[in-house]
Amino acid sequence: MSKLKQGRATAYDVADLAGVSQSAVSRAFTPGASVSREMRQKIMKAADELGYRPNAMARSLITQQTNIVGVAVGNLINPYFASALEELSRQLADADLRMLLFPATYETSITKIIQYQVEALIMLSVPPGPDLVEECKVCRIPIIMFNRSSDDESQACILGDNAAGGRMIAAYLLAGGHQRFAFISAGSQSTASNEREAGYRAYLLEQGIELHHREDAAFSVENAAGAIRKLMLLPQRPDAIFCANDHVAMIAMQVAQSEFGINVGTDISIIGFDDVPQASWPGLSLTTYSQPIAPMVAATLEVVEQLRQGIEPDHMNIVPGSLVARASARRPTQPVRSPSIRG
Amino acid sequence: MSKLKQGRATAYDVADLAGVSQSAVSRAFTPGASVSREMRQKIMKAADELGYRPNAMARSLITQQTNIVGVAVGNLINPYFASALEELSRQLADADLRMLLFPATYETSITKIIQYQVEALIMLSVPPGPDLVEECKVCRIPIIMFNRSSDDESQACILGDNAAGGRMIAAYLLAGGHQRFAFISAGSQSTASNEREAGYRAYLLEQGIELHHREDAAFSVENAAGAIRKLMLLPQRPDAIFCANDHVAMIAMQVAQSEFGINVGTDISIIGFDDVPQASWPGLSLTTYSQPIAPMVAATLEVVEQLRQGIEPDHMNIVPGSLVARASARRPTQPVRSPSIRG
DNA sequence: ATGAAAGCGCTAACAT
DNA sequence: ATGTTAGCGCTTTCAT
Repeated sequence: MSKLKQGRATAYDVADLAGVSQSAVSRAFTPGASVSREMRQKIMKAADELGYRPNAMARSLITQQTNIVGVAVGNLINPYFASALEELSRQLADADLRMLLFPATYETSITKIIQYQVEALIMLSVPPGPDLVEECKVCRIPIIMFNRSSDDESQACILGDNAAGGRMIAAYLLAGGHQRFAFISAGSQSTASNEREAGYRAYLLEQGIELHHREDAAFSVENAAGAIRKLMLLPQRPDAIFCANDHVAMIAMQVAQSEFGINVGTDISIIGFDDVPQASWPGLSLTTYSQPIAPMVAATLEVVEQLRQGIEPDHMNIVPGSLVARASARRPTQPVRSPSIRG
Repeated sequence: MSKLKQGRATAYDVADLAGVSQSAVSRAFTPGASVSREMRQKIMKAADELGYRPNAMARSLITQQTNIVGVAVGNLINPYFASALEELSRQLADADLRMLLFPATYETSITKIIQYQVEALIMLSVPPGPDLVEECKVCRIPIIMFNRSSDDESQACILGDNAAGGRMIAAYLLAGGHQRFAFISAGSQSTASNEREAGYRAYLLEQGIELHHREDAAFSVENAAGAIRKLMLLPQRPDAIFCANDHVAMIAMQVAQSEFGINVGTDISIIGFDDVPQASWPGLSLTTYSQPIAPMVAATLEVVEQLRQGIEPDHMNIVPGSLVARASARRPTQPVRSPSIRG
């Protein structure tokens, strides 16, 4: 029935060799199916001999589930996204799910990805284009936003606690006795950056303090370096700088130190957001607010599982973080007023 | 024939709606098939109405090609691997190939990945375990090694020019008037590190110079920091340090500067390998030998294409790099003797 | 517990 | 140029 020798061995080949029916082979490879021990052994022996491996495509066709989720990535130079991706690859594998990765900026890609019947789409901190959203709607593929908010109630968002983090950072810097507060944004299209900024400014304002200066570091290292340079050259140089994420903060530290001879942590304070692995490197020691990757990815997988079971997940899933005090910002001598209590 | 309304629309649904045969629908979605303009329009209209998208699983089953390649990743904290992955995602998409990503360290993963009939497996700088190799052999899935050598002639390797790079770095440091040459390895299981070290030592030896000291920075930031600390505390401190890759070199720079107050580039010279994006950051300015990502990924895709066409690719595919002189190593005043000419 | 048969959604001959 | 038919490799009733 099957040619063998050329293509891969099929369940029929195994069945023939073992002298059983093809459906018996299927059962032998299905956990919890009703097969006798001897039958299973006979089949496994034959399968082994032929190097048989079940064909997931054929199985998906009939079971109507592929166990594949699509993942859209953008800028992996930001170590937070790289770490998140790595953790995602592990937790998906743990959950017996496969990951189909594609570059978010390729509009055409999504069409191809959808054809593989992915069960969900995870946007790794990248915005979904309008065509992507439309495609997914038509094909009933749920979109999950990792580290990005969305107004669309149908999209589940997994977020760090941006507002609380922004407030906490303001409180920490204020308690550290700083005077002139600056903010470096990661771009107005970054919802995370915007939410962090809002929390930061809100807390300051509640204490009667206006933001001293604001810069934008969107899109490139050059822009980030330019932003910090502008701050350093201000007639009234800020003494406290909150950078929208660690990636920007690390660039800011480098530039401030190397180009302006500034001792970060004493001359000025720089705080980031994310707590990327590099933040704890010796010599960098970046004070930051954590977005713990393992829990955030775990929350993402929980949403995936809910979706697969037909359960409607929460629209907003906020994973708490905490301030990680290191050397890049002067440590307060007085206790920090908890910023979660407003006013 | 088809229920519709519940699952996704199939080619039959479209055919029914358009009043044509199902194979006509198939042709309408197959580039270069013989369909009249009016027929195609009619079909596309119906397809649009139903939100029909061809099922790649079903297609793969019959065409016997999935257009999927598996990619195994390990440590994405090293920005070289993260950048390579990002570029790979783009070039695969350009080649109309899908990427199934999985964590290399999960032995069980490979079994699952293979079931999706991947057409090749790319190991992104990670060693394939013996079971993985065996599995791939049984299933006739070709293994491609990115940034890693293999003795197995059946595995195509895409490599930077490690030997030439190691030699070039030695020559550059020597021309810079350095005296005591150290090397920090990325671990003995890293073939790239070993090859770079061999080239470095060989050139030095040819000039009658023994390696002053050698350390190992395998596996973790802590080990890398420990390695550079040992070097700094040596009674005879080295003045030239070649780190097996930029990731290690960046850690070394940080530690040397922050913990030992050393001015890298004047007090001592540190050179890395890879030319990761961060190497050119202001303030870091790491001298390094490039492993150009786009060409290396392009070479990888060429191998993939050859494999898909049944052509046996070269076992070794070495992509040339070049020394990128920046500020972390003292620049030679005399011309550098070309190290590619031995002796 | 096992086998026979139907069919998942598609492509690829083969007719016409 | 279009329709008919036969599978791709598997799971899943349904018999037995």
